[in-house]
Amino acid sequence: MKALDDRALAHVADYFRALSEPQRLRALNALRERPRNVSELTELLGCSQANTSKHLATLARHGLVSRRSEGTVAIYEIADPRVYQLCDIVCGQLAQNFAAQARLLGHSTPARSRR
Amino acid sequence: MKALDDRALAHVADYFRALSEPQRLRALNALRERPRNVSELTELLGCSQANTSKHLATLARHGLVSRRSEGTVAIYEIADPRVYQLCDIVCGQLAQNFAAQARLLGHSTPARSRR
DNA sequence: ATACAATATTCGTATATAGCGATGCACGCA
DNA sequence: TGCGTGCATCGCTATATACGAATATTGTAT
Repeated sequence: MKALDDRALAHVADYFRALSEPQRLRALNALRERPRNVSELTELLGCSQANTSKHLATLARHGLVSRRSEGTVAIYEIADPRVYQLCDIVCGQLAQNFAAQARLLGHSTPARSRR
Repeated sequence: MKALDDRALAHVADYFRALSEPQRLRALNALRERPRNVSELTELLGCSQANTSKHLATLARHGLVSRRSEGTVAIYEIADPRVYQLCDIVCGQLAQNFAAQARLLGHSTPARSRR
C-alpha cells in the first residue's frame, strides 16, 4: 500500500513535471488548434528542431500527446484533453492573482484572461 | 501581448513545477486533513527538517499554502484548494492507466475511473 | 544504389534543485 | 540575560534536464 502510494505519487509528480516547461505548454497550446508536424512546431516554438523533438518525446512519454507517422513526417496531436482542464484551472488562478496584484497597484483591472 | 503571454506561460509552468515533487505532493496531502507545523510535516515526510522547510517555502512562494506563526511554531495550511482539483484530474487519469494496464494483463478491471 | 528531407538521438555545457549537515535567527522561558 | 526550541538559511554534492550542434536514422524519390 505504501509502495503503491509512492509509485502513484511519483507518477503524478512526473505528470506535473511534464507540464512544467513553457516550451511544452506552448506546444500543447499550438496542438490545441490542430495536429501538427515537428517542423511546424519547431517554427512556432522558435527553438532548435532537436529540442522540439525532445519536448514532444517527453509529452508523448507521459501520454499527453500521440505520434503518428505520415511518410517522413511525424504528426503529433493531443492524446489527453484533460491537459486543458488542468491549464484552465491554473490559469483561472493566475487571473485571480493578476487581479489581486492589479488591485494592490491601484490599476483598474483590464478585463483580460477571460476564459 | 507576446511578452505577457510569455510571462503567463512561465507562471503556469512554475506552478506545475511546484507540484512536480513527490515530497511536496505528500505534504499537500497531509495538509488536506488539517493545518500542520513544520515538525509534524518533517516526521510525515521522513526527510530532514531543512528539506521540509524548503519544500514548504516553495509551495508558499507559489501560493499553494499559507504560513502563520504561533510563537516559535510555523503552521502551514492549504491556501489554494484547487490543488486538489488538479491532483484529482491527474489521478483519474492514473486510474484509467491502471485499468488499461490491468485489462492488458487480463485482470478483471475493478470498475473505477468513471470520471 | 544515391541523394535528399524530416525526425530522432548523441554529446557537451550550463543551470536548477533535491537532499543533508551545520549554522543562523527569533521567540518564549527560567 | 542566557538558554533551549522551532524554523529558516547556507554551503555543499549529486542528479536532472534544457539547449544547440552534430550525427544517426528513417522514408521517399530518382
